[in-house]
Amino acid sequence: MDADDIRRSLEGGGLRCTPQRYAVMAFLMSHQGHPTAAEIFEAVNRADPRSSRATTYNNLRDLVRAGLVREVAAEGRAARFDATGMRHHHFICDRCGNVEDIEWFNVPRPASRSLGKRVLRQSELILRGLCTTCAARRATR
Amino acid sequence: MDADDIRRSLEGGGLRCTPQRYAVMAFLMSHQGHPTAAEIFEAVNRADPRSSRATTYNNLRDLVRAGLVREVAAEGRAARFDATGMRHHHFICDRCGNVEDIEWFNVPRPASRSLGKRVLRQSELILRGLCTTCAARRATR
DNA sequence: TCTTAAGTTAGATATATTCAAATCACATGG
DNA sequence: CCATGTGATTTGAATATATCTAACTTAAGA
Repeated sequence: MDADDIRRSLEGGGLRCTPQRYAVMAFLMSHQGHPTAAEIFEAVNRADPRSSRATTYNNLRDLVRAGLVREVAAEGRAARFDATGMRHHHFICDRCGNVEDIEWFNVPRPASRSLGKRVLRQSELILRGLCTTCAARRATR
Repeated sequence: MDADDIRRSLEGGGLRCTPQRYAVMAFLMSHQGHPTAAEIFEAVNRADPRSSRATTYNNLRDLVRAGLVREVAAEGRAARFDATGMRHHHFICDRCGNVEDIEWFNVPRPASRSLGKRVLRQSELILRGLCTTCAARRATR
């Protein structure tokens, strides 16, 4: 994951390697977790070539379209992104909204009949319910 | 799904049966699809007892917390809700952002070790890739 | 009926995303 | 080499979405 790797991934995805786009990609490749667009914007702009909020959104959209970054599902309100290969599922608490990682296990593919001509790239399980804290609180009332 | 059913579900969830809350619940129980908060607000207010935007949001949050309604994952930007039992998975196109339903099939439960004391209520698979239209467009370029 | 915690409201504010116009990078022809 | 056309990229401003505040109202049990 050095500079040339990033440049090559971008070009492989049909995207120019601009300073703003490079910065977004570099940030995502070097961070665990699921930063929101706002967090990425802020982190990237702590470094030098200041980029606008809109550019950050545009670049995230382009990176997702190119398949270089994945948008992770439904973490509260704001979209969240991830470029590290680390797979996991997500547990979302109905009560407090917190999102927690659940260790990866394989999930079955849908029948190819229901998939049709769609191209499947990723799948992820969203589990919903009560987190440990909220489950405890509920039990004591 | 008559009036008393709705009243009873609300009370079962520890929620008062107010006209505004009843209207939200009734709307969700009688509609397929995944309306956004804004759509629910509008639909409910086409009928009589006009309810404010804030109330709609409050009620949706309370209904989700009570487990009577589920918030479905990552359908574009705005949060979307569903109270009909109809289960399905979701396919989200990385390119155009469209969300499509995939017919339901069972997914495995996570190991109870990784679930810990969390209470699991629902699970849903999020599939990502290219929809039929975008896959075709990509192939011809 | 009375009490009161739960619920509702308009408006203000915060947060998230998109748009139209300006700018820039690159290829091509002079 | 430089001018020019073209499409990609960036940007500030506008829009869309969500939440909060603080005053007010109401459902439901005693």
